[in-house]
Order: sequence, then structure tokens, then C-alpha cells
Amino acid sequence: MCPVALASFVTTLQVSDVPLLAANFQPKTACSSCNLAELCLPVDLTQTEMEKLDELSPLKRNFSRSDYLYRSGDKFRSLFAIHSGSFKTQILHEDGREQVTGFQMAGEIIGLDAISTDMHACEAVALENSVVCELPFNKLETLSREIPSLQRHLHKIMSREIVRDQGIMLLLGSMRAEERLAAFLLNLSQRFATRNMSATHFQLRMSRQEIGSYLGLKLETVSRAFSHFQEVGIINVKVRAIEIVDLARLKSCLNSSR
Amino acid sequence: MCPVALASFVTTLQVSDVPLLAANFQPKTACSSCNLAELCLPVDLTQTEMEKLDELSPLKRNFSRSDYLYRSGDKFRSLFAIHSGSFKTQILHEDGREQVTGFQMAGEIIGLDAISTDMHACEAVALENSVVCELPFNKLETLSREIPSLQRHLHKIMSREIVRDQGIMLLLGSMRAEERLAAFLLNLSQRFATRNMSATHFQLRMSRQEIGSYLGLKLETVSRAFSHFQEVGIINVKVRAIEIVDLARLKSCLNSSR
DNA sequence: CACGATTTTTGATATATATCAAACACGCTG
DNA sequence: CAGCGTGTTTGATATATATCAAAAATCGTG
Repeated sequence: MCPVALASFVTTLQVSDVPLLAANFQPKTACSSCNLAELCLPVDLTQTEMEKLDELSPLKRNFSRSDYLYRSGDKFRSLFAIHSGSFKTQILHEDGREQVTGFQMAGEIIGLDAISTDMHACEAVALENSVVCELPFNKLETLSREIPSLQRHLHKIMSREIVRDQGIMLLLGSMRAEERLAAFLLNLSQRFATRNMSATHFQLRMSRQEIGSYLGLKLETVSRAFSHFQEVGIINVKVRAIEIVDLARLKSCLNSSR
Repeated sequence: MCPVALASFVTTLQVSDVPLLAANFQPKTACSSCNLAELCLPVDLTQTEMEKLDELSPLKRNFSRSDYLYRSGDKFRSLFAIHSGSFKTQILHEDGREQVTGFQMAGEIIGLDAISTDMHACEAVALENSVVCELPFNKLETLSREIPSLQRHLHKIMSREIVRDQGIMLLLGSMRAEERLAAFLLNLSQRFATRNMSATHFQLRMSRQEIGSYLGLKLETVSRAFSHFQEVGIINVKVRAIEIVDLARLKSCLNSSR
């Protein structure tokens, strides 16, 4: 099994998504100094269980920018662990509207929405060149009947997605534009940090338009919010290159409710 | 095991939540003429599996209006199947803001968010006198290792919650006020219909304030949208009593995007 | 390296929804 | 059934964000 897929599935020190709100930020874990593949090697698996996991034998597949990993309506067969790169997921409404429901990066699992109906409910598009491990879901179910800690982990991954989604509902339902952008940047920062990348200097992989769709704003509003944060010295923006200058102040933006 | 909990867990003809958007509405199922308890008796379980399910031996508990089923931060032990009545779930932000994340009714499962961290991430409050079956999660996990169709069903319930949440993101991120209310009413209507109650005449269990929180609107905006729908003859509203007069036109509201 | 296409920024204006405020209706309790 | 508290409706106004538009910057590609 590829190390990232393993990492995503086997550990309790989960690299996967975190709640969107800064309030829920957790400190970096003890093993944050190792790299991603090493980050979360099996903690609670026996040798036999490890060997069983090999039965998954996930396929690795490469994607270029704007390739589809799956489309809405596709037959569900597998979950996908992102090995490297990043994706966006989005739902399409019949009238052409689309809503970005998430941005996923290395170590995160996507495709959970499809279990419900055996069909993908949204579509996943690569934001850059990416590598993905395909995890056949029937094998995963069989294995998780045999390996309780894998079963629990799968449940946690699904539950975490539910919690993440609810955080976004809070954001979309009750925050103003600049709060949303602050929450978004803080979430990214935290996820980069978990991956031993800089929490303060990073490159956005998505357009203003995509950020806007995710945050329920128009692209111009996103752009203005970036500009304003820069004006007041909270961040430096050069198009997609972000530097967080004053993390504390960025966090304090979240509490300025209406 | 109580029939509703059983129904929620064992069948493929799921009474549980449906996607929020009318676009995804499904026609009533063939067994819609029977009542809730009968609706979804075990289809694909053997006698032995049925007997095993008894091990769950869920507790039934009663709740009055505004009682808490669980609070944010409570230790996670069980999922809950709503036997009768209804609940709201909401997240609290530290600055006092709150966001209603869902309204749940008979046959639906709540508490899935808590699996992620072993702590409830939101709180569940009864909207009326209600009865709930408590399903100890460790027993559920054990059983679902032994009964593959139960395992698959649990996965589907979680996945369905993810899809539902994404539908709400679409609503909050891209719909205008009246579209949101239309989607909300259509969703309720569809869920009442599934329960063999009138799809066109029903009683709201929640306040304008709670609807507003759920839809990302202020209560006055919700009230005005109700009034407007009544003015143009789409619905009749008498405070919490709703009559849908023109279902087709209500559905067409959903496509009038900005 | 230059060109066209795309994305981003910025400005002026429009508009949907929030906010503030008051009247009204309803449900509960004594 | 009267009176009070809470929830709802409606109106007037404020404001955040959308919309429209144009310029500027960036990216990809020959």
C-alpha cells in the first residue's frame, strides 16, 4: 500500500482535513518534524494486520491540472487518497451554478459522498499535477471488518468530513466576507503547517473565482478582501503568493461578528 | 431493537434524510403506503442476523421541547435514532453566534459528527416532545463487522449526511433568500411525504429565527419571504401552519438564479 | 520575447438583505 | 378571559456585497 494512503488510513495522528475555524485549531502534533509519508505510519496495527492491508494494493494514478478525478454521476468504486498535489470538489446545479465544496491536499481522502448512492454526487478536479492512490471500497469494507482499528479509522474520516462541512455551514451562514477569507487562510495555513510546510508563506492553487465559490462570494469581493488585508498589514499578497504577516490579527478577524 | 431504529439501520428503502435540493427529489417508494415502523423492515437480513441485531438493545428515552439530547463537548457514546418528534442540531461559535446545521425528524440518525473526536461537535435540541432510541456505537461497530449489510448501511447513512451537508453549502453559497426558503419548504414537504404525512399541509416545528439561522438569513427576511410566497399564491401561511398551494411554482423558484 | 488569453485588481453603481423599530398575533398562566 | 411574554409581521432605512466595466498584471505558447 502506498505510504500516503496508509498514512491516511491507519493512524490516529491524522494528516487529513481540520475544521475550518481557527477556534478549533490544534497545536502541531509531536511528529510534525517528520515528512508526510513518515508522519503517520501504523501505530496500532499488528504485523498480521499490516500484511492484510497489502490486499488493498491501491493503484497510483497521475493527474494534470484541470483533469477530472471523477465526475458527478460516475459509478462509485473507490475512495481516493491524495498522494501529492491538490484537488477541488464541486457540485453542479442544473442551471449552471456551481459550488466548490472543498479543496483537498496530500493525505486527504476524497469520494466519501458517493457511498450514499453508489454514484459520485460531486466532481473532483485537479488544481495542479497530482498523484492519487485509488482504494477500492469493497476491499476497504472487507478489510475493515477484519481490522477494527481500520474500521474505526474509516468512521472517523467520514465523521471528520461531516464536522468540516458543518464548519463551512457556519462560515457561509453567519460570517461576513472578510471573516470568511480569514477563516479560509487560517485553515490553509494550519494544513500547510501539518505538512511541514510554512504556515506563513504559501502559494494558492486556486483562482479568486474558485475561492469565491467556496466562500459564497463573488471573485471581486474576494480580491477586495485580499487587498484590504494587505492594506492594513495583516498579509502580503502577490496574486497567488500569500504571506501571513500578522497571524494573531488574522485570527482576531474571526471574532468580529456582525 | 425498536422498530424505528431498526428501520433506520437495516433497510435499503431509507426513511432518513434526503438531499435538500428539489432536483434530487425521488418519487415515493413503493412501500410508501405502510406506516413508518413497517416501512422498512429488514429486507436483506437473515434470521441469525436479525437475532444478532437484538444485541444492540437500544434504550428509549423521552424528551420535551427544548431539552438537550446532547451538548457540544459531551463524551460520545451513542448514535441516536429519532423514534418520534423532531430535533434541531446547531453549532456554537465562541462569540455567541450560532448556526443551525439541521432539522431532524422521525427515522433519522443523529450524532454522527461525534465519531470524529469522540466528543459531540454540536448540540441537539428537541423541537417538541420526542422519543429517541440510543444506539451504543461500540456495539454498532462490533455488529457491523459481523453483518456486512449493516456495515454498508452505516456507511451509507454517514455518506448521506455528507451529501446533505454539501447541498446546504450550495444553498448557502449560491442561492438568494427566496430560493433558500423554497428549497427548505420543498425538502420538508418531501420528508413529510416519505412519512406518509401530507406533502402540502404541515406544521413547522421551528421558529422563524431557527429557520433563518439554518438558511443563513435574518428572521425578518424569512418572514418576508413567507409573506411574499403567500402574496403570489404559492403557499398559504398562518404562522407555523403551511399549505403548499402551487408545488410546481415553488419548485420553479429554485431555478431563478442570480 | 511577444502575443493573446486569462486572471486579477480597482472603481462606480445597484441591489438584496440586514438593521432598527413598532405594531400585531398568539399561547400560556393565573 | 385578561394580561403578559414571546414570536411574527411589516415598514423605513442602512449597508454589505453584487454587478458592471475597464485597466492592469500574469500566464501560456508559439
